Amino acid sequence: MRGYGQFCSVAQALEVLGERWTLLVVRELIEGSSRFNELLRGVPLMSRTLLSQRLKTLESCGVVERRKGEGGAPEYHLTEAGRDLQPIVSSIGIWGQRWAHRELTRDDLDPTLLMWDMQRRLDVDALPERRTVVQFWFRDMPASKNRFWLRLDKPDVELCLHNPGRDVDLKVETKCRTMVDVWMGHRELRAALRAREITLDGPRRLQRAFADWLLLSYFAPAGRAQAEAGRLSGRA
Amino acid sequence: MRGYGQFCSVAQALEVLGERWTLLVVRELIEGSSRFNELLRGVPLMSRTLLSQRLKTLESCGVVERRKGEGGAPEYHLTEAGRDLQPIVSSIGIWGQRWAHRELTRDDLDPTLLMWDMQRRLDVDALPERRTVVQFWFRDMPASKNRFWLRLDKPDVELCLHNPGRDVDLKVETKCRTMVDVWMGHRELRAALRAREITLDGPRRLQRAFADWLLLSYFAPAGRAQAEAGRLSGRA
DNA sequence: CGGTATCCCCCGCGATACTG
DNA sequence: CAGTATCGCGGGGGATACCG
Repeated sequence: MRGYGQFCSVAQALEVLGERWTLLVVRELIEGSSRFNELLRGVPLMSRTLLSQRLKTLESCGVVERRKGEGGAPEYHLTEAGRDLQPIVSSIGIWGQRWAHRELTRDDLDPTLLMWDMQRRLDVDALPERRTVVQFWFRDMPASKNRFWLRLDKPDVELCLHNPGRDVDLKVETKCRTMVDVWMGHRELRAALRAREITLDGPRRLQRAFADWLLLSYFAPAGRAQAEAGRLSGRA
Repeated sequence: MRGYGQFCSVAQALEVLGERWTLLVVRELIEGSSRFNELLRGVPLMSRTLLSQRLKTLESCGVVERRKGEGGAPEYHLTEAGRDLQPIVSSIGIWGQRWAHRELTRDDLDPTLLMWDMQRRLDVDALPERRTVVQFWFRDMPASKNRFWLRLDKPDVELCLHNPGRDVDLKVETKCRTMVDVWMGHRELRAALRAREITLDGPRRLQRAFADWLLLSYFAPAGRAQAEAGRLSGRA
């Protein structure tokens, strides 16, 4: 992008970070994605061409390092400069929780993205000991993308878009909107379970464990604080 | 701008803040500008049309409030949501000091912008008691924009682009690049004075006071820390 | 899988002129 | 001073095909 023609360090930083998508790519890297297609799944509306460009720019700016991983597959990792962006991305997210929380439209409620996010935020230690398949069913989504499966095989987690062909151990049924609200910390998971807006079907043991291994978004604590403040001030 | 199609609060926030120029306008508001033309002076490469658009967007997002000031002149002020952006802008600037400090090109060294920034970061209490005119002369700039005058009339400060027609009390001669380095905290003001890369001409009293009332950029402390670290690690 | 190359369209933005 | 209206362009980025 053409720069800002300013010596101010905010402007200098924004010449690197300010372009469309860039900070979301950084967010994905912070969250632990490192392969090209992994990154792409985290920003599904971004074209591969554009992701490629942005990664190149970030590399030349010293924010990202491209290196060969195991098997020679390319991987992208944050440099020290990139890791230093973590508090910035984090505070932007917290600000967004508080002030940019517009009503989510249908377009924002992408269940695939939600599942992708969830899949990498599981408490592996709290997972069931045995191989387990959990099915999610989002009633408010078109049939083409309303069913997902998590194959939990400690410590591995795999997200499947089609039935993995094993018996399902636990079924989770809810609306995508509800699950997103919970994920973002705007609703309590246990409250939604009690209200039966999220229903579980399977052995009691797996039902009870569910709320333990399903971690929420990094921003859920801020969302909860926000919801709480709203309730106290009567805006809830 | 078209959004990101994500429920993530970072994406939501960036839909509001992520467009080109937006955070620089917020920076100007944080620094205390409130009139349309004041804001424009802080982002000289932005067109009035675009500034107008951005202000409207920020207003509709609840970051900026437009109201009538004294005399009915419109003023723009940050709302609480806008003020909450201060730590974000600040940490972006500090990151930029550390990691995005590319070599400044001629285009980045706008002396008018530098003077505009300086003029609103003076320690009014430390100013001389009497009305004083300080002239700046940047040897490395074309004649059309290498002289500026500050009219200091406690507690008022006025930046003049043409000789205000009073005798000059103190003359400051240097290069714009040097002054920017000092302003950003990459060089010590007193060191630059000692090295006679900034020279003063005028009464001893005014010369001595100069370094007291000339505050530096908010990011100068971070710049100094950075320069110090570089020196210690031998990269100075 | 992990990208590049190419074409093409659209809209973000600057320039200019005008208004209250 | 504080903007709005209008027009026209350039390049950012999407779509598609291709490659190692």
